Amino acid sequence: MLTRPRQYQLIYESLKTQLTAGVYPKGSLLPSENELAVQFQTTRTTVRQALTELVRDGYIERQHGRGSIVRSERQTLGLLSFQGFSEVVAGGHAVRTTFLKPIMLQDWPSAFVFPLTDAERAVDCLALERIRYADEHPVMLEYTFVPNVGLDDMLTNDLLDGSLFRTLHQRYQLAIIDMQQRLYAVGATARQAAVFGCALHTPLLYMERRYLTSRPGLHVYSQLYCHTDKYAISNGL
Amino acid sequence: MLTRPRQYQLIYESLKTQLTAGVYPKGSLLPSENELAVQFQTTRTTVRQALTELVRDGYIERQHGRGSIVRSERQTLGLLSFQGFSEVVAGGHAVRTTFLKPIMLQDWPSAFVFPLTDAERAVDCLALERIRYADEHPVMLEYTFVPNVGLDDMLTNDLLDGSLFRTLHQRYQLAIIDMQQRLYAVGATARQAAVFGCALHTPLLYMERRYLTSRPGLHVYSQLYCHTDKYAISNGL
DNA sequence: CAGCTGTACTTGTCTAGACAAGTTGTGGTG
DNA sequence: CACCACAACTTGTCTAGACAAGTACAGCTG
Repeated sequence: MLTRPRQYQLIYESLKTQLTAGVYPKGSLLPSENELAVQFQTTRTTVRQALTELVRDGYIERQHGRGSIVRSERQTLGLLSFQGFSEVVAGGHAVRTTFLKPIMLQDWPSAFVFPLTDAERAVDCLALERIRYADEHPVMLEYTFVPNVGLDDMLTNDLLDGSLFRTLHQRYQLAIIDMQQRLYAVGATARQAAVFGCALHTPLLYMERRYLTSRPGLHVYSQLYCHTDKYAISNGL
Repeated sequence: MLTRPRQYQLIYESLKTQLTAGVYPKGSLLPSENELAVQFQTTRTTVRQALTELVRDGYIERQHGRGSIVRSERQTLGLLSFQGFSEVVAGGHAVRTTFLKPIMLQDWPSAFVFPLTDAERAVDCLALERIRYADEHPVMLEYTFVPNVGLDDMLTNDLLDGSLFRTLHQRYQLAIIDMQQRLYAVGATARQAAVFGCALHTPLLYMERRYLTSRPGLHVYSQLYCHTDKYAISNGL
């Protein structure tokens, strides 16, 4: 199953590493395709294949006649770019998370907003209630549910770097591979108004999310409320 | 400005036409790359470039050692999948769009919410104000701004299938390749309340979007308000 | 100085091959 | 019949070039 990495993948990884390390400043030009071909001892075609993937993943843009332009120095693109809290809040803010309650083992909520698979219904679930802060302002109230497939020791161990996804990936080999969501605008309830320190009925962004994991039929579920008065929810803007 | 279509684009269009016309049943195999190369009097490399675009746009899948598999007969896959109104509203609803005003040529709004590139500031813009309906309920109010790079005849011609993106792509070779957005929850103004037939201050989802096009430095901009009481905004859920 | 022109760069498109690696069916072997 | 090996396909990766087309800049021209 282990295939040896292709040449264009090596070039892709090499450039990606340099890009995420900030070797090339945002807006600057990468070495030209011919230079890269010499540098990696290959042909322009192969270099172009690597560059095309970097474009697809949002690391660079290309401009005919000019060169390949570095799009951003962001550290954590890729898989988590569709979620990671620190990514979602427009960049450069001090980010913090607190737990409203400790992680708990419980039954799935009755009338859960998502349909569960048989494998999920068969086990109980871990419930997380977290508040996310940006620059010490509460901006997100998040309820997360994870099917308890041998995750009992998450009750006692802290999350790796405070990140649920990183913990699931590194300690339990459960990678998040895709996300689906529904978006709504709702008015703040008394509880949410208290959390965010805003008036009752203040418009909030409400999201229902289902994360697909590397284990088929296994999902992570989230319901989140966002107070967007000070901070927008953005992707790459 | 009109560039003659490239060979791989001709192949792409030819195959796409056949695919949307249902020449190849869903799940069947396309002719092999070698066969297509002979058929189009070109090399495998060029055929592969066309096929790669068809994969990107969701028309086909490829399987190593087997062939190129037809994914579906649907008319509007791919490019529009990250936005296309009919895609965004959870499936199976009758969708309709009306114009609040005819398409107009105007100056960019002063204090535009997006920073413009020099190329964009140099031209005026096409402004669209549209209401989107699902099952005859108004669910979206959309303001769209397109830099007028030789698009004057859009003022007199109708949109292809009512789709702005398809029109830009097919008539002006301006493909949408990526989208960035900011999300907010806001309270309805009097105007929005009138459009949606809801109470003042009803929570609405507000999005600011920038679409990257195949022409560098050229974007399409949208501001949209969504009434989410009856219909959520979703992706693949 | 403003504007144009040519040149040296860049990426985009394309040719004509080669070999690697995955899939499928045929035919032989136990 | 079940199983395996092999041949004939497929797509994936890669080489080594060519020319087209867009960009940037130096230097000339009015």
